[in-house]
Amino acid sequence: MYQELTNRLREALAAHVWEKYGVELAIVLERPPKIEMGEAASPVCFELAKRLKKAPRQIAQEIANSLGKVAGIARVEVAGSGYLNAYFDRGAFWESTQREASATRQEVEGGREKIIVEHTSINPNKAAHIGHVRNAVLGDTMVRILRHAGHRVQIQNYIDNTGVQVADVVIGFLRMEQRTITNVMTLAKEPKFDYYCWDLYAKATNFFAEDAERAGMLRAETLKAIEENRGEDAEVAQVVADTIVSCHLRTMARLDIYYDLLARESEILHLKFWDAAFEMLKKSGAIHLAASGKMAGCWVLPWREDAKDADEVKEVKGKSTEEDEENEQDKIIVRSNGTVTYVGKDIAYQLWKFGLLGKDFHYKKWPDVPEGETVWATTSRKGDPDAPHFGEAAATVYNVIDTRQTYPQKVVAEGLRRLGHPQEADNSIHLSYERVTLTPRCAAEMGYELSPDEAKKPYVEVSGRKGFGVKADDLMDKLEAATLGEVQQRHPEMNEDEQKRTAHAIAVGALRFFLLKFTRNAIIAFDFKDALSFEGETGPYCQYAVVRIRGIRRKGAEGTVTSAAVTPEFVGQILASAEGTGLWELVLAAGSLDYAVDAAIATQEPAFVAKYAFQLAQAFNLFYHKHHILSEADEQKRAFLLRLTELAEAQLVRALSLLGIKAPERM
RNA sequence: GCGCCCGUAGCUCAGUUGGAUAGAGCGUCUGCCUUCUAAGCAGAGGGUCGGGAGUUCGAAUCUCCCCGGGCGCGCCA
Repeated sequence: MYQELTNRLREALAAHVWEKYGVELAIVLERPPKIEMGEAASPVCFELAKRLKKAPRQIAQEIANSLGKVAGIARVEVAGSGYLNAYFDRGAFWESTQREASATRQEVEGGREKIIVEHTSINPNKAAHIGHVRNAVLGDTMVRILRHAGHRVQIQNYIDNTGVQVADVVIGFLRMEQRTITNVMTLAKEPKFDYYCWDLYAKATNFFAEDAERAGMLRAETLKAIEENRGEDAEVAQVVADTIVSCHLRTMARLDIYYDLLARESEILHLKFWDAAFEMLKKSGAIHLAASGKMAGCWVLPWREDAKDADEVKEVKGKSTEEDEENEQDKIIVRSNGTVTYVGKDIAYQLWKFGLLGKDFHYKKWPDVPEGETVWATTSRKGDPDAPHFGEAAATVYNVIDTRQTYPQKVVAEGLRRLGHPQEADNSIHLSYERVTLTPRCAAEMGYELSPDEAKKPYVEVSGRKGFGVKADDLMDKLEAATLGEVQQRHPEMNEDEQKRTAHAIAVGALRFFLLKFTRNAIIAFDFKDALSFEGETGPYCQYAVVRIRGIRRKGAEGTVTSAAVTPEFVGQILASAEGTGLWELVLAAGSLDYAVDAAIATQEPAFVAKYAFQLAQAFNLFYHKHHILSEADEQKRAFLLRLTELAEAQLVRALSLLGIKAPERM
């Protein structure tokens, strides 16, 4: 509601300023530092003062006098040296926030356009670790926020089942451990196959380090066999990749993360997606064959870091045709041996997402999924006719990938641009985020020996290759054990199943909130102590506020049900009173969810919603300690306080659900 | 070498497009449970916003220089 109302105010001010002074201005609105100064303020008169050569305070006074009525705004006052402070109509805000909170879903302009969010995309050769979880939680939360805002979103998880990482584990099984296919298949049926591969992958890395030449040959051989889907190597690769994908699905399901489609590299190869993209790139002149220099024989995408406007691009093009001038930044798309690089394949995949490739996958259901879930996967064989139309063009694509891939992601977008799709290039959003590392103490706890250099640094890098990192399932186990102990102690009356479900919800809340409270480009130095903390700015703190509300509601329902009507007049009156300011602050917080959601989408920063949930929980706790609701003597006031807690509950539960966090009944 | 990111309280981090007295959590210290759950609340203490110059009525935020740290720049993915 806050966002809706301030948007209205913004428009009214802009129109008024245009009408009165003939000046077109984007109106800046901010939140005043104190509630006594109103709920929204604009410093626009300072800007106007410059243009009109008048004192800002005088302009502010003129505007305040002549602005007229804006729906939902009680009055506008001049403050300080020329601020315009707007005071909301508190009763009206209460009413409309109530309506908003009970509405199911918003309709939004352009909401029917398809949005793709690709996230998780873990190499299917080992167990998921904490870094992968940050990716998945960010992507999943962005999906929830977009859907809440009325957008149609499809979730894709890219599976590189034919890459070197899988090849390395295949080599581990077949060459190092000398296993047969049957043997690997049996092993794959056992629990924690992903853990087994985690260790094997680390061993393979060491094995390769012993002899670089042997490693190169083995890898090339195995990779080629996998790509061509030929022989034992390919069969084992498929068993490994498929089994581990299912492990990842189970791990992510523990965190309430699900997918619509698993898009697999093998199909991109077998259905010749790259060949189609290659033709388009050649025909359009987006890439060219380098005739000389160290990239001779390669197909190259020319690149200038700052080639943003058309002139510069033209200039680069002109130069490269008259002379095959070499640019260090140019990106090789096809190697001189004719094989395509990862960026090339990614361009093909991105073209498909936007419906620009002229090809589509076939689809089948993924066989091994967590209970109650349906996940589709690409296939090159005959597909299921009931499959959703995944090939439908997306209007916007979010790729959740860590920040180290900023440059290749830019190249992919540039590829689209050069193919004549500037719109799609602009709508290719790299939702980047920084890495999750470990604090040196945490690394030491895990038995990792720190070098003197590492011990001095604030964090230690995790490495899947080395098998060093906190596995997602281990972390969840630890969290659930810690929360279960606490729940058992506090609620011996609960049956075991309920205790477990409660502990699980709190564990998910703790972990997801922990990963979401940081903005995307903050490096998270992970530590069990922080992640296992349930106090302060945490998920459980927010959940606890909901639990308190539910306790009040339970008890309220048992006792004398108040039938007193809460009239708008009464609410307006009490909120306007001196003691009503504290209540008003909770109403305002409850009504500001749309503001947080808008900011999260505009900046692609889910942390805004996490911040919001925490602030609302805080506002409720403050209210909770000031007012004893059920013992309030005035019946109408008691009824109002109850309605207010219900409003806070609805908005907090909704905010938490956007973060993928459920609030338990008791905790 | 070139490019990108970061530097805010003891620690970890917020601080939309430049706006009023720079915020939160943790930690420290002091209080508050026979009341709707203390996974809570109140209070205290804690800052040259890395440094300097500039733009502006106004800078943590924009520009330039410097210092310190990270990442990327591969015919790997």
